[in-house]
Amino acid sequence: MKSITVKKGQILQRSGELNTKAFTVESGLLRSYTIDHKGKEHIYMFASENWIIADNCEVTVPCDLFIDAIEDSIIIVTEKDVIKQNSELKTLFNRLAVLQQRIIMLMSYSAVKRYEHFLQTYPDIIQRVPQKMVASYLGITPEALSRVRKELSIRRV
Amino acid sequence: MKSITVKKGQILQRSGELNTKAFTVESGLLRSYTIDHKGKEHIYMFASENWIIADNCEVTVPCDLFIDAIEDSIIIVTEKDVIKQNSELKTLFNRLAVLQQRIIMLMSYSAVKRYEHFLQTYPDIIQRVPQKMVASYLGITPEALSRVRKELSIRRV
DNA sequence: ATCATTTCTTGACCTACATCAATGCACAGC
DNA sequence: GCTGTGCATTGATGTAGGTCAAGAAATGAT
Repeated sequence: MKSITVKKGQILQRSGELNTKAFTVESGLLRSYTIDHKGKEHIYMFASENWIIADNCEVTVPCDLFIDAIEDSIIIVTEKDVIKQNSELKTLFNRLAVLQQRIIMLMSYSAVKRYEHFLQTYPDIIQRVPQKMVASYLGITPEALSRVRKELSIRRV
Repeated sequence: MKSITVKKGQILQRSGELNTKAFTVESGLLRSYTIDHKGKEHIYMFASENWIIADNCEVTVPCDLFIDAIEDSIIIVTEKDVIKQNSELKTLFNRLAVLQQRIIMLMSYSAVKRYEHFLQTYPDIIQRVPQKMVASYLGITPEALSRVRKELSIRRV
């Protein structure tokens, strides 16, 4: 059980790195966040005493989140691969990864980008549900989605 | 292993009900969604073949989500309380519940309501982080949060 | 095939929040 | 005690996406 102390402002994990750690806060306060294409930060999560904070991404894939200390903190570092052993845990972890993606998108992507991402991620679902439900999933109105699609089809010509 | 068939449009679970079931899609397509104060639907999740869909709320608490069938479907119904036995699973489930809440809020609440919810849910965090980080968590700008707070303080007089 | 219902599109207009810029404020470092 | 640097506030203006309404197109029921 390895515990480390970190100073306010210290970065524990960077977006784009491969990462296999999870951080449990013993004292202090951490945050995880993304930085969008304009350089703006979007906080995904705060973690104070007894919270676990980690990027829910696949261990083999560069992660999306930065994690840093908002206060001087004492942190227990563990390996995320404990999860791998249990298939139920694994399923839940995948689900967390999906939700994480979704939250980041709702906070930082435009309607157009959210739709493009949906197209790529769920090409099958698109065929099977009315457009207004896709809109509802993306957090926009059917009218707005109609205009997004129009714009994309024009761009593509 | 109980499996049921449902017709397109059939509702499996209603918001406000106590609920202890999870639904695994054998064939067909389900969705979960909320209905906001204006009567507008916000889809939280689609579930096609082999996906599990459920409200991630506490078993003892009325759930937030409706679940219904978008296509005629065959569904395996299981009890959610399998989870209770394993404390790791339980932790993850709580986390899912938090993320679910967050997604619903980002899709359907105004900045004011999101802030009020944050105040209630994380009163301690508010004391410990600069306002601009709260804004970043809520998905709005620091300027917007400043105005939200101003409005609320005026209302309160 | 016909009619009813739901969905999609389009236009005109509106609003919540973003952006930009200026000013005031607080506290950390010297 | 100053002074710099980051944070909060406020005002002016911009804009993505919402709302409302009307018509077109698709889908379903008989």
